[in-house]
Amino acid sequence: MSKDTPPTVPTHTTKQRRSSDQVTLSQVAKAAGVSPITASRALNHPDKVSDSARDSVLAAVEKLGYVPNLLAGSLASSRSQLIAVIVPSLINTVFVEVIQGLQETLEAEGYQILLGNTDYDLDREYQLVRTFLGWSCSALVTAGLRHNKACHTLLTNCGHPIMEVMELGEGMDLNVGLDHVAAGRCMANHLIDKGYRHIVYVGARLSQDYRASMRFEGHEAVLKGAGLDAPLVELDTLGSLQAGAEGLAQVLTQYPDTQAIHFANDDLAAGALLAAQRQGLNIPNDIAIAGFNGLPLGQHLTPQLTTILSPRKEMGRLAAKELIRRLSGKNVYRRQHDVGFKLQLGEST
Amino acid sequence: MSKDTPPTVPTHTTKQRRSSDQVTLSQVAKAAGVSPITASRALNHPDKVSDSARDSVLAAVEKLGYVPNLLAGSLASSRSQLIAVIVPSLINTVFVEVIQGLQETLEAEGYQILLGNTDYDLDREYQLVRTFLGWSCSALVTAGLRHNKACHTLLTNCGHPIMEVMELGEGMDLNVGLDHVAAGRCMANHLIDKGYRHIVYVGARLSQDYRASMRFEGHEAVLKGAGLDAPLVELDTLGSLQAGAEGLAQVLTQYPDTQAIHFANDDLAAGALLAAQRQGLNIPNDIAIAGFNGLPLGQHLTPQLTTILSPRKEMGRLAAKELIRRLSGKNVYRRQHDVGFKLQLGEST
DNA sequence: CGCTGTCATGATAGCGCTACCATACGTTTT
DNA sequence: AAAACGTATGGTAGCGCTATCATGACAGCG
Repeated sequence: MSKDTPPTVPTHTTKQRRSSDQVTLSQVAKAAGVSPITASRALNHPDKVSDSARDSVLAAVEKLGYVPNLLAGSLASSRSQLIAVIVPSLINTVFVEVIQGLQETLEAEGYQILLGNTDYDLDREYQLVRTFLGWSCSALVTAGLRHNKACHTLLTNCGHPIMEVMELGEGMDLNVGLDHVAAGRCMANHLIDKGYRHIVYVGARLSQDYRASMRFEGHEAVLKGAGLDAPLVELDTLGSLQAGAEGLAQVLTQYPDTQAIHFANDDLAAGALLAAQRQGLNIPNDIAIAGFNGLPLGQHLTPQLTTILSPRKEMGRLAAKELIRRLSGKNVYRRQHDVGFKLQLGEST
Repeated sequence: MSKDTPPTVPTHTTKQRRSSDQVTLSQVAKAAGVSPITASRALNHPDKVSDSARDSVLAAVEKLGYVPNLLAGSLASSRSQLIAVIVPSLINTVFVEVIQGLQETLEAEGYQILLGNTDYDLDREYQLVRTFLGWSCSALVTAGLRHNKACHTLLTNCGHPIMEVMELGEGMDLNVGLDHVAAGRCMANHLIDKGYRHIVYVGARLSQDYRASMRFEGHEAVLKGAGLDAPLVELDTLGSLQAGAEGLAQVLTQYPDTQAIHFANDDLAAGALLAAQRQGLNIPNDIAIAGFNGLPLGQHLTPQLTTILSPRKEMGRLAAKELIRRLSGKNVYRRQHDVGFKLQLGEST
């Protein structure tokens, strides 16, 4: 069926489309008496147009209340000012603080954060990554070094900078974090130094919070090295004050001669500390308690909580800076950044 | 300058553009043996194509590893699956919990959250709104009913659903929140019922956290109504445990005969409670302490903190549901939703 | 058997912006 | 003086997708 007769009238009644009343750059350009492309340059590369052109464009923008369509701009230039941030949870303050650090630094550079929450589900992470790549994010930040196969492939091939935060290690691209195994060792050493011999590690959902289990690895290695047992109590509820109280109860039942408990984080530790006090136990004489993270709460308890301070906000800031550096084309010498940690001695051990 | 000579050779060497190796829908369509538009329909309106077409498109998507370009799709359809969420702070857990509620509901419906943080700066809010509108967000969620003039104008005219959360009142469009004045009254009544007569309200940065000052209004009205003074202590640091401790100290100095302190939130209250205990004060006998929010921490302290429980996550969920309902074209009967609050009696009053 | 009404599919024309080239003009170099 | 360069500006053609309209096929109806 060869069509030899062209459509008599090409329907050139301008196939009208939804007329999104939005003010466009062309309208601004017309009002300013320049071409659209000059208007575009006046806004995005101000140094590439004459002062007079720039001024009249800016005046027109103001007058018409022009709001740039970022969608169109990003599509045309195939780069967006979006940066995806994927975290496993928002309940855990730790991630929120990292996000804060990222946000304050990125927003100052004109980037927007696209936030995703995996709920500790790696398949969900993969889905989020797909979606975010669909938004042509300039970069992706994700918590942790563990991903599922598909996600890993997608990320390594997407061509955008990838920043893996929280834990130190060989990542796909950029990495900012701390050594959790070392942190576990550090606290275990401290407890042994203090003379404790019966030490239990308490964590919650370690398969999900695998960084906590890395800390346990370090802890275990030190204890074993000192010829001690390294019992582990794993709770099924997520880290919280409540879970900490339960952890304490479980330890007291299962290991009655425990002298010290090394909790996977400060929430658990604080919950246990408060519960212990409610029960009339003396800390650290009856039982010593240690945490991880260095949340402010620990410093306001009596006794103050012994913990390990992790520079969370700083981690976010540093990650953001490194990303910005990479995105602005500069070479990034160090792909891996150790933000370190610090033993914070309290009275609870 | 009439151009009568067309460009000799129209440079039709296909003005090649950056060839973003990305797999496009056209490629998928070709692989599936259908037209691009059918491929588009197969993905976005699966019920509008035949089963066979749909299957071959999906197979091609899988085979080529196609990731839809959401930018292009949104531009073409002038609607995005983005929803902007603007909060004044992430340090305050309260907002994070609202975000959680929003996120779990919105993500389930395929929406993405674009997060903005104003740092309690209304001009910053305006900037964020501008940016977000540039992304063609389908809707905007913002914390609070107070905005600056420009922001208000922009929001009311943007044509997208606006959801104002946290506080109840006459908003621009949709509203989910609670009555903070009533909450302040509620706690004040409780304290009076308990027999306290010298009651101080302690808040932090009330000009920023104006919801706390609304609670003070309610508090003050009740106290004045009972013929009592309603002194206010305002701290300059943001709400935190540390600030709470300082608030306590300030109250003890300025109003030595204070019997009860009504704190603007649980962080302050908990900080004060812990500090008081450290100083050997008995709560509530020496001094009673009340908070607001119903954070878990309060329930784990001894004595348990008397507070007002605000349904934060629920607020986020409800806001999300209402938005989705509106976005799916359904009529929204109630533009205003009161999520209420609940006096949570502890042992601290 | 024509008429109308679905249904599946496709051709076309944008969405609003910017990359890419081309042009015009003034300034410097040889 | 001619050539080479730099700067400000504009025309054109897309970025990848979808709204709109048009088409052809087939069913139901009098």
